[in-house]
Amino acid sequence: MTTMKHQLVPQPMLERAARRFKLLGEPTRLLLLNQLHVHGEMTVQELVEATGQQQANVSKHLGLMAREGLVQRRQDGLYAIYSIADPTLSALCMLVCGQLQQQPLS
Amino acid sequence: MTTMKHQLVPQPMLERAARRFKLLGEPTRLLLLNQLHVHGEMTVQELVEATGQQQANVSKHLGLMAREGLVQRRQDGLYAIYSIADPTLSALCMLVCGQLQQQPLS
DNA sequence: TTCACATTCAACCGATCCGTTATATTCCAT
DNA sequence: ATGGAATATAACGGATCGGTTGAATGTGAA
Repeated sequence: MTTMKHQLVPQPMLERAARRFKLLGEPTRLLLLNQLHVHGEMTVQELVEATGQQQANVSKHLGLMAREGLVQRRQDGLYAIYSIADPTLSALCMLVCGQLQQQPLS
Repeated sequence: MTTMKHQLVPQPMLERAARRFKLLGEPTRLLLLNQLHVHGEMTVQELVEATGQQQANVSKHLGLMAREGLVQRRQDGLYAIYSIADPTLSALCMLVCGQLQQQPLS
């Protein structure tokens, strides 16, 4: 019986996986995702008010995350309405937070 | 019955969670973790040979990940032996890779 | 002690990235 | 068509980061 351990991330996906992780590695983006997760759908303005960030900055982060498929964008008249597109996001954050809690502070 | 959605990442943990995600957001570090996951324990030299990276670079990345509790370091005579310290890492990568596969290429 | 080897540390460079400011675009109401 | 509001885009400055190079530290053998 072979006990070969499978790879963590198969080579062809290394780049993409890193991009996805890096996308989550920004406090501001995590803040935006937090709001979207709690409220479901939000306009850019609502996210601006909820996070205290500048409109251009919020727009830029949302654009980035949308292009990477992490959030999705829907147009309603004058407004752009964003929501989370990655159904695994919640599980990811729970794993990370759980692990961080039972770990001597870094 | 209240249907309040819990936060993705509680405020006090935002910074740390982002740091953890960012740590995983580098192809080279993912490569190192890949090797550690497959082989269990490895010296710096073995990781250098396995990844083709410069020794100083490997050492720097390992030091970073060790300080953040992602890998652990054990000294054996002349050698520094590293291994993965985060038991959730495998699940994290499986989630991300699985999600990336069923997603129109970004 | 002296030497060789494994690893870490420090300094540097180029690239990337975040946040801001200012300008463009798009859509609706009048 | 004109004006105003929501959003996106472009350009910029400062900070961070990854990789390299060279020196320093530490460990074991002779």
